[in-house]
Amino acid sequence: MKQPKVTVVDVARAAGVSKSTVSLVLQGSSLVNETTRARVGAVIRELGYVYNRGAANLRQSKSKIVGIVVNDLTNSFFAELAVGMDMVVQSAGYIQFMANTSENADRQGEVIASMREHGMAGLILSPARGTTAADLKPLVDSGIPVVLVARNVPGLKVSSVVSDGHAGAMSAVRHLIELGHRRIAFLGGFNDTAVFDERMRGFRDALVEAGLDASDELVISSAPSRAGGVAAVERMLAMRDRPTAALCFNDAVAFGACDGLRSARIEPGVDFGVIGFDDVIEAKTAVPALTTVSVDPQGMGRRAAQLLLKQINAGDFDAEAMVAAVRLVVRESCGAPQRVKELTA
Amino acid sequence: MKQPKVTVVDVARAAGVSKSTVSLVLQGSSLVNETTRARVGAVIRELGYVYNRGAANLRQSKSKIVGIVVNDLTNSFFAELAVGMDMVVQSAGYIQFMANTSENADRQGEVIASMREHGMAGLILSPARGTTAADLKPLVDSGIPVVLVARNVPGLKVSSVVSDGHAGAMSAVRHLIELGHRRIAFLGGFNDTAVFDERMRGFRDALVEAGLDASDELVISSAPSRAGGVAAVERMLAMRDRPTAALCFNDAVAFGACDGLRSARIEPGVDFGVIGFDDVIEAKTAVPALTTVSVDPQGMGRRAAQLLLKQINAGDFDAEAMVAAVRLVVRESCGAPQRVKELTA
DNA sequence: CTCGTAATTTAGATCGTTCCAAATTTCAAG
DNA sequence: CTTGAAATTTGGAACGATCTAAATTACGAG
Repeated sequence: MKQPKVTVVDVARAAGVSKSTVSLVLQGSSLVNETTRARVGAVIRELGYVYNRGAANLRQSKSKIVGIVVNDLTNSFFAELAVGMDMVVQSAGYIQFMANTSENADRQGEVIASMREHGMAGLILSPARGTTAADLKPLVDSGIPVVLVARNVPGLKVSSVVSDGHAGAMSAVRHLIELGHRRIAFLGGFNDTAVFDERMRGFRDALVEAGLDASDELVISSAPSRAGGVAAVERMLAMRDRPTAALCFNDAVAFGACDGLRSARIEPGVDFGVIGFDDVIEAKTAVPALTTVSVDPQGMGRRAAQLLLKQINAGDFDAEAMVAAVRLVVRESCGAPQRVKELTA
Repeated sequence: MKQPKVTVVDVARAAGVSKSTVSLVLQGSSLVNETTRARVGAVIRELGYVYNRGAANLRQSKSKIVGIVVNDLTNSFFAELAVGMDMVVQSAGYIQFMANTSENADRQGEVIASMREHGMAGLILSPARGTTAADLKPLVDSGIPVVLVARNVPGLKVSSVVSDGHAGAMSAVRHLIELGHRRIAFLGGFNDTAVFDERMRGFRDALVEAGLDASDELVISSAPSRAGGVAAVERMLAMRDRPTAALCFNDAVAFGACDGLRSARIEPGVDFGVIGFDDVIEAKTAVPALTTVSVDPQGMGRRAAQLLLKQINAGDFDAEAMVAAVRLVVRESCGAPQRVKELTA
């Protein structure tokens, strides 16, 4: 039941005007007479005309399409990020190519190439693990605005929106120290990523600041997932001098850590302090509710999208690095104040 | 640093051939001589030529773009669904417009219209609540393949991939009956949705089959969320003749139900049987681990995408309704077998 | 009426590709 | 050498919009 598609020419013929006039009506130009506009409008509706944006883009050589490439949509942090971008992109009248890379840099390269062929106006990328500056260089050099989000790629002159991992980690560790903890671990995350490095340095700096042990053995890296959290906690429990609390690389790791603690009959939030990072949706409703460093992923997504749109509209732009503020949200997983008293007593 | 873009004509000139030949090379035609192909290929790489798929689409009036519209990406069920679709769409060399509607039917209408203008070849839609057949009628009539996923829209002749809510609910209820429960409730979900209706009928049919009470008061609808679960369980506990177990509309409701039971000092999985629906990631690790009807969202997404691609490739197609099999995953929230003995003793 | 200016409308080129039909080259057989 | 079929290559017209510059129409003033 394929309808023969109707074009501006068909509309023009039916309305008794030229295609130029129809085009003018389409873009809401004030040059066209009110009665003509009405007539053309009526014909458009009657014929069920569908605007062919591709043809328009070809002529104008610009599009209202942005690319959004995310490394892991099943992780609710990145899903939230995507939703935030989606909001502002849609509201600005743009539409997005969105793709998930599953942390696969090759696949990432393919989808970015494809998006380029389709004429995207700009790209927001949460880079897959292992993305190099060289991977992105050609795209960036072509003059298409690119905004990196959540993760950075060292050695690339490009805009980015990331959270302040260092400050977040410091405030989390300071909180644990105030609660009386003296031996604190850092759990999870791949140690070859910039994000890991930043959070881990925040962790270290806070320990050093308080004159506490900050030796390497306290940093236990693993996959940044729930399973990785379980694994990391197991290794931690095997230590001679066991920590009494831990800062986790992200919330997923923190949940995994809680699972791991429970199966060792250690109750998180009571016998052991756990702090996460990201503040995903589930953090609030988990049991125990997770104390975590909130980075407002949706807000970051919005920020990134706004930055990208700004750069698209400004013909000319400079790379701009935004660091999103974070704040510690204290819930129950690191011990309530009254319990702390017992702990320190 | 905007590069002047190179086109087939530029490549042709540089390689000393005609643009037709370049085009042939681009589409890997066997008509072109091997040495010419190599020369053109070299020039393409050297000049950094980027294929303009928009122009090609215009000429051929077909595209390799599909639309994916999801009602709530922050819900991990739908995120998994999206990832499943993404996989097969990408592998087939297609690229996707993806948009989130946040259950807003108006926004959904806008993005679908926009995707249409951009010339998508087909659409996979997980419709927002309140989507009517009339909303989708024009699109479907235009001959563009549409596949509905996860939710159906009554009165629309269009393909769909949904889970077998009826069978899933029946098997869940049968399981509860085997465990010795004789009075079972159905909790949560909006009673004006097709999904609710289907699951609820499965619930009823299983009760009737066993000769048990299936009266209306046992069906307590509410928002399909954690909060809705709490509310529903409260209403249930106020009944004269209290049920001893419940099938919940989805896992979120089930988690809420557990919360509600606990605050009434009833331990889910011990004093009361709870079964969920969907098998979201958290179901496995919750305490108690949730017995639930697993629907493999990622698999459903893949299935839907395959169906869509099939319809795109077949010029002509019929609406096809797929029902994804489900299976009951028994964990701990409905009482382990040994506990059942005590219960029935 | 005629003119000039403002208000509308329009023809035709153009964007970067594909496709058709025709032109050109290649080459083995006669 | 021809010659004809096979192998390659190519010019020019699409595709459906926009844009420029020019044509046409409208209309109040002289």
